[in-house]
Formats: sequence, C-alpha cells, structure tokens
Amino acid sequence: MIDLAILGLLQDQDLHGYELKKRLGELPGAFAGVSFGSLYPALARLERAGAVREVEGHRAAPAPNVPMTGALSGEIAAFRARSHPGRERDDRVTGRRNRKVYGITASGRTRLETLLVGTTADDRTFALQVAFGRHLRPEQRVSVFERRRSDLAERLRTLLAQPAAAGRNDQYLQSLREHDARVLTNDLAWVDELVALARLELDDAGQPVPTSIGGIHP
Amino acid sequence: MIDLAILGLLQDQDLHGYELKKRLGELPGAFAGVSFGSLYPALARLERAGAVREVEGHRAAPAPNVPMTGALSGEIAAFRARSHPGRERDDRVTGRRNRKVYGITASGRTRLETLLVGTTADDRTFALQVAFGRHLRPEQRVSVFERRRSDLAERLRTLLAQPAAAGRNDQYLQSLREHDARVLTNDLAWVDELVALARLELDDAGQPVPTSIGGIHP
DNA sequence: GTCATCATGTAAGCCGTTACATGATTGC
DNA sequence: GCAATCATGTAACGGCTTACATGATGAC
Repeated sequence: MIDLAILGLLQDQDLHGYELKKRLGELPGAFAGVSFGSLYPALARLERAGAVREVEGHRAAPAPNVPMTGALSGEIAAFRARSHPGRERDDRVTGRRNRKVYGITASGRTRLETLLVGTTADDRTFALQVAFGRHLRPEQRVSVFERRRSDLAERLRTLLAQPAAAGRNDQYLQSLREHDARVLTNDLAWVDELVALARLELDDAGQPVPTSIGGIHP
Repeated sequence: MIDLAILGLLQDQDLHGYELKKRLGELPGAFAGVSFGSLYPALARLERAGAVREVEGHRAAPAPNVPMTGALSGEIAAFRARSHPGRERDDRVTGRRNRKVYGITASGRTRLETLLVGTTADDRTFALQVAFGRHLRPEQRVSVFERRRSDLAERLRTLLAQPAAAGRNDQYLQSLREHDARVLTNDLAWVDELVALARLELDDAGQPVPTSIGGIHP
C-alpha cells in the first residue's frame, strides 16, 4: 500500500520524505494519516530493494499540460525544490540531517507497474490504482477497472443474497445493510465510468489524445 | 474493533468462537475477513479482562420481535445450539477440544457501552456502532450519530478546500476526487437519516415503541 | 538567541493476518 | 474407517501508529 503511494509519487518527480508525506496527505482518500514512523522505514526498505535511490541533481516536476492555471501546488513545490540548488550535498559535508531526495529506479518502475495492475480486494489500494492510473497503458487500465467491477458485483450479490439474515433485524442493522448496498451500487456506477473512459483511450490509441498526452502545441 | 463486534454479538446470545466467526461474517461491511487467529486471542483477552465468561447452561437467542417471518438464521442457530443439551460439559470430562461457549458479563456490558459511544473516526468502527446501536439508549445514539455527522462534514470540507490541488491533475485523479466527494455526501445523507430516526425514538421515550422495544404483547 | 518549522529517524506496541498444529463429531 | 466439517488454539510475521530523540534552518 505505502509502497504503491511512494513509487507513484516518485514516478512524477524526485522528492524527499518530508515532502512525500505532504503529497500523500493531499491525495484524496484516507492517505492523510500516513505517519513518519511508517514512511521512513518504507523508504529505507525500498532503497534496500533497489526500487528507489538517493539522487543529487534531482529531477523536478515535469511541466504540467495546462500551463499556469492558477495556484498549482505542483509548480510551487517544484520551485521550492529548485530554489536551493545543490544545498543537499553541500550541507551533508559539514552538518548532518539534511534532506535525502529520492528518485525512482528502473526496477522501481517495474515494481510500480506490478503494484498498479496487481489483484486486490482492498478499497484503499484500488483508490491508489486509480490515482496513479495514468502510469499504466490503456489496456492495463481497462483490465484493472474491469477486475474491480466484477469484484464489486460479487460483493453486492453476496450482500443481497443474505436477505435480512439476522433474526434480530432491527432498523439500524437494516439501515446499515441498505446503505452498504447503495454504496456498492454507487461504486459500480463509478467503475463503469472509469471503464468507459479507459476504453475510449484504447480506441484512440495511436492518435494524440488532446486532454492528457501531447497536444499542447497546436 | 473486534472487541466491539464480539461483545455486541454476545449481548444478544451466548456463543462459542466458531459460531461467533460465522455471525461476524454475516454482518454487512468488511467483517467477514476476521480470522480465528485474531478471534480466539481476542476472546481469551476479553475473558482475562472479565468482560466475557465461559458459561454452561448457555442463554439462547431471545425470541425475536417479529415471530417466524421466513428463514430466520438466528432462530436456526439457536435451535442448533439447543439441540445438543449439556454436551459441552459432558464431553469435556473425557475428551478434549470441545466448544467453549462464552457469555457477556456485567463488566462486559459496561465495556460494550463504552465502545459503542466511543469517539472514533474509523469507518468500520462506526458501522459496528450502527449495527449494535440498538444496545444504546436513544440519547446516546443521537450523540454518536451527530458526532459522526460533524466528522464527515469536516472531511468533506477538507476535500473541497483543496481544489485541484495537484498540478498533475489528470482525469483519473480528478474522477477519484469527485467520487470521494460523492461518497462523503451520500454518507452524510445517510447519517442524517439515522439522526432523524434516533430523534424520533427520543421523542417517543417513555411510550412503548412498537418496532423495537416492548410492544409485543398488546 | 529562541521559536516554529523542516527533516530524519528509532522503539514499543497494537491489531490483524496466514500458516501451522491438534483433536472431536458426523455422515457415508 | 475415512473424509468433511466443527472447533480451538499457537507462531511468525506484517504494517501501521504513537511517542521519543535528534538536529538544521530561517524569521523575528
């Protein structure tokens, strides 16, 4: 879970742990809660595994497709990063405790892809798979979304299959059950949207897709 | 979390671990996944803490308010339990490994109440609080639901406050964000229903409430 | 010079999982 | 008598949290 989040963020731009945590918190969902106590050990583990590597002249954020539309926190952070050129290394000679900027490696990219297409029934993991879905090829996206779809459908079937299962069916348990069914139905509709979106990109494969890839220069 | 689920189920009827696990799986939500490896240690811990106790002539399921409406698994299980009277103890004398039927104690009931009214931002815990909400007094229910309400409202505000926060805003991240907002809105509407329901019961306090407390005998 | 913030880590502990081990009961 | 299911537990481990420890930097 945390590996997927870290690698997904590093795929876009080199970052140090502290900044990484902030970015994690900006993602929707319940990733805000990730703490240093799990982040730093995770980074160390990923580094040992060769998925990330400490970098010096670190790669800033690539220029976004939409240029300068208001307050783009990505741009701001990239500026912050650029505004102290080489400081990391210089200070490491004398003082201690400076930022360690990490970048993703080739092996890390492979790992990221594995995680992004990986089978999982976990809701939070799927949210991450969507959040970083852009790093997949269209046909991979379709497959991930369709797997999720059948997963949700199965859950809904199971839920509906036990009709008022508990003898002690009071209003609250009943209400909870109905709510769960509604949630699953909503999620299904959403995943259907995602599948449709990914299918469109599949059809457009080869042609430039104006909204996401290329197409900035007319 | 698991303590709440166990105590909530034992409040209705005495059960042994194996059966407890099945009941857990029947609850809506993601409680199906609870494993023996956490259930049995949890039971042992609760027993050491005096919240549950092994019982002999164990209390079966109380008669449900709605009598015999179709296949009531609660009734079936109660029948199953009753169909081997006294077997637990008899067999324990000679053989080993027989069912240990647990019942809730007075201290366990106090603990259950604490957990049911407890502050928590955890979605799954809240689902349990709703599922066993009937064990609370109306005013406690109202307070739990309202706390949840303000919690969700806060989350929604936070989500909406960071509008397109990431410079790298692609369709998928965008879609995820919108979906999260929809989910929170739906949850809010649901909690509002729950609050309304609980408030009704508050107003009816003192009078018999036909659907849940008393009122079986006309 | 001191305080808030930035920044990196370690330690203890909780909560849960899977895999393993053991044995009893029931149906065929 | 043998397999499936019922039934209880232990061991090892994983992932995440809180609390703690340490130090640098910049604003005032």
